[in-house]
Amino acid sequence: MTITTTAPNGFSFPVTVNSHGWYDLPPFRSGEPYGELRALIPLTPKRTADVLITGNGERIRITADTPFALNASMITVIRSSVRSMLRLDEPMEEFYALCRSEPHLRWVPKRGAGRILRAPTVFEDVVKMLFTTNCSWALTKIQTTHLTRKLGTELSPGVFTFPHPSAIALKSDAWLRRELSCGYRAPYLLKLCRDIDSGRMELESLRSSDAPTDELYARLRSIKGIGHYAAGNILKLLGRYDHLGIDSWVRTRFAELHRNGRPASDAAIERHYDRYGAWRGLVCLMEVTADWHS
DNA sequence: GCGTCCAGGTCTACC
DNA sequence: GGTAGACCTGGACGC
Repeated sequence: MTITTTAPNGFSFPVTVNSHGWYDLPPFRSGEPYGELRALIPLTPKRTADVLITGNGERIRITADTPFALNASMITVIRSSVRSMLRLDEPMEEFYALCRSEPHLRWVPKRGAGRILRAPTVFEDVVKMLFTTNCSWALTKIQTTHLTRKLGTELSPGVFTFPHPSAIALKSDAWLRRELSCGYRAPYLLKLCRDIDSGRMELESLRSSDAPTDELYARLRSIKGIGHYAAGNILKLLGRYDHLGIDSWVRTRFAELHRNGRPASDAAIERHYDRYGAWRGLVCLMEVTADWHS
């Protein structure tokens, strides 16, 4: 079945897919030139849609491949999930106006950048962000791949769903450590999943929360294993851009772009972006990833 | 092939 | 409040 939806004026599908590394982590599947994105969208606790998303200007096409008939509510879920993942309903005009006032950021609205790909659920985003901490991208991919292959459901050969927290909560610390290669992150993942499974923790409402960013930041920091970097970047996936989420990549690129290669302290990096106010995290991300889209 | 070193964030204990 | 050290893995490097 094919479902269509419209994107805002100037939207770029490839730039959004390549906004950061998420497209490269399962269940997402994509790659250069980022003209299509495959994703799995949970419809009900037992049913998932495998979708192929393509974008041509302001027209987004979703081809759903399911062994069951899609009813109207499932189609609504698929459409709204794709809109959420591609950030199609986020107001960008204020940010684009800021970019137009800065010569080095004028490329952002011209290329339709600034929308950051996110997973269908906050839980998936948080777990993946935990898997990016203190390790190489190769290890992030290994951990995510093992998690989906060993605890997800196989929809078709080689295509596994992202597991539900309850499936992870049943496992032991030692099992996760051994089978996922996630090392000391295992107890953090286990606690998160058990807290969600028992109802002590709830993440999905964060995307629609009206709470101040500092409150959301504090909630994210209360999750063991989610520190300053991870919380700052999860906030970006929630549509809040006033934290930078500084990591080694940002430090390296900032030094190259603004210090002629000399390292700068995190405090100096923070001060540099202060003038961009609530958009500082997105400005920082645009600067350090600009060459991905050139 | 094996051993060693290093990079990558977060937590905790300690000052 | 700031800091040192531990945590764990994959990859690079030297032998």
